[in-house]
Amino acid sequence: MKSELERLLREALRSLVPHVLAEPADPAQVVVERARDAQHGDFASNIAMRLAKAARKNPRDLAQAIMAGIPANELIASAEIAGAGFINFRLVKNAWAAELRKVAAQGTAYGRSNVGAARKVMVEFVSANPTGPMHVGHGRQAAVGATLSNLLEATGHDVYREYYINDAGRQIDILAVSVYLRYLELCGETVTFPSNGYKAPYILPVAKALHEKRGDALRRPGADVMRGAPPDAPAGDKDKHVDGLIANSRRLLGDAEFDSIVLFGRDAMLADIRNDLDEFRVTFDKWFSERELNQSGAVDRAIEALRKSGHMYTKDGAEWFKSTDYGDDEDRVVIRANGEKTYFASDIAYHFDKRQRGHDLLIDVWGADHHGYVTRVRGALQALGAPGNCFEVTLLQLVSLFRGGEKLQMGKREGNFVTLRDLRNEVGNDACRFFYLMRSHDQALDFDLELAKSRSNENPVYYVQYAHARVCSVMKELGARGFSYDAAAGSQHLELLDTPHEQAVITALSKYPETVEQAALNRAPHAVVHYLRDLANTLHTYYNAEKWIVDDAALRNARVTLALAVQQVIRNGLEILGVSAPESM
RNA sequence: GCGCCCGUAGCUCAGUUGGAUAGAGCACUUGGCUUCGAACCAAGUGGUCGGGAGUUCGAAUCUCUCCGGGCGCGCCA
Repeated sequence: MKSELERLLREALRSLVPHVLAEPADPAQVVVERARDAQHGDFASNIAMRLAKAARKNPRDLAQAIMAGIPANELIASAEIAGAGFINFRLVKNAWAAELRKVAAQGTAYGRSNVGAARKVMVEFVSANPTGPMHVGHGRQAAVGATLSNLLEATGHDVYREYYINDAGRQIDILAVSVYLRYLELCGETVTFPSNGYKAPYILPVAKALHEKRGDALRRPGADVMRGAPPDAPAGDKDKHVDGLIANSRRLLGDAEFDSIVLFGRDAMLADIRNDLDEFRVTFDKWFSERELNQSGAVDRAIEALRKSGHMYTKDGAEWFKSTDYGDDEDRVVIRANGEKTYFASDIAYHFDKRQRGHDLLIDVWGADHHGYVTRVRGALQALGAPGNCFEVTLLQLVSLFRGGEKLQMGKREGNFVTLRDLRNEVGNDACRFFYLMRSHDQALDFDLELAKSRSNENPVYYVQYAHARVCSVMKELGARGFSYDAAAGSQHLELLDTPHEQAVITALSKYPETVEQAALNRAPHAVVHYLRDLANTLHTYYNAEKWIVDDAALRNARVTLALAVQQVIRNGLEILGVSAPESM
């Protein structure tokens, strides 16, 4: 409806241009917005004020002229000039009845659109290192990434969800060493655990499984090299200590056997992560392995392509990408002086690979602590010939956990952090996803466990679900009283829905499609949460103000049609959020 | 020091591609269940939109500056 009005205004303007404007007006100047309240009609436009200067007329006169130029239209009941020069439109009642029928007719498809024009979008999110369970920060990335994907899908994008597995590099070796040390302990060896190894309890069952699978086969003569810090590691140099242990392990076992432990550990961690995400209703089209990317030669090919682009140079024995050509603060190392490729090298290849797989738009969901990497990744893509705007990152600010007003402190390597699984078990998946999505992505999130857990009016997730359950309950009551709902009759008598409460509900309902569209466009899942809360509010208000089950059949059916439409929209909205819509609570 | 994010009611936050009287939840006060679920509703109290300057017919929104808080700034991943 909004776009229809904008088209009408644009037409009126076009016919007026020769008379009132010195130069053609920019169509973007035509803005139609929801009226702020019922007194201002249904929609308002500020077009006259925007163009007043160019037209050299005062806004109200210009508005008058524009209004006169609007062709007759069955949508508009009235238009009037108000305030400094707003044009306020009131729609015919019929316009809203049509919207209501649309909800009934389209069902789960209501609110979906095609504005994405089937553009191929890859959303990469979570991508938590497979070195341990996911924590509450990953939970936010999971909830936001999943909902963002749903929103893009609902607006007609061709969405591909991917999880990037960081299973190459040092950290995964540290995981393997950690598992191996625990394994050796099970074999009866005495070992020394490096301070930056993974000491948390979740390593133990993995080591145990390895021991069950392989017996003592990985216990090699000379295992005492896993005891004590290597001689070249000064006290306190934990990096050298753990690197020494990795080297010792490789020497003891051979590369192939060590790598088998790497994969064993990785797969165990990944199984846990995957199960966690499944339970959280977060799924992916692909789990993409960095290790496989390396082995395929894609990283070397990407680096070679970068060299050819002329944006690489050698300095201090290392090879650098000239990311300053693309707005970065400094250039970045791609190949270290010791010949090893950096993590950034994999990232370049990975994002290049995404493009080569045919994805036009790459959206990454990252923790805000990675914000410094955006520019260099985009720069590399540009150097490889991609447009800069094909890559965007939704940065999520920190999540802090509170319990009863007290902030919980967490550290990862020690394993005393609250896992996503703990959080879900404590507050439930619905409340969990809802809370994660309530805030704008650039707002730090204070997650209050007590509030999320509380089954009281303080908890906003139940407020929305309750509205849905309430309609279900009324439908049951309808049957209990011997009535049956006649959809056709309801649809025919929608003009009976003329109380202010009913008008408010219908108006709220009709905002759903534009809410979804804007939320997708702005990458703002939280907008859907706020919308649903408002919609639920109008329904609760209506429920308390009027009886729905009345003797008059026409009115009864019309009211139930309205209630069912709200129920449908709540269900559609909650589906996007990944929150259930219970029939009773 | 540099970069990014934030600062709006007592608390937690919407609103930020410039628009009319800045909104909601919680908390607090008062009222509403013999009739479809009170996990609900209604009414009320509560604001120098961090401070200042600028641009504009119009600024919470844009620009500059200052103050306060968070996160980054490795040939780690």
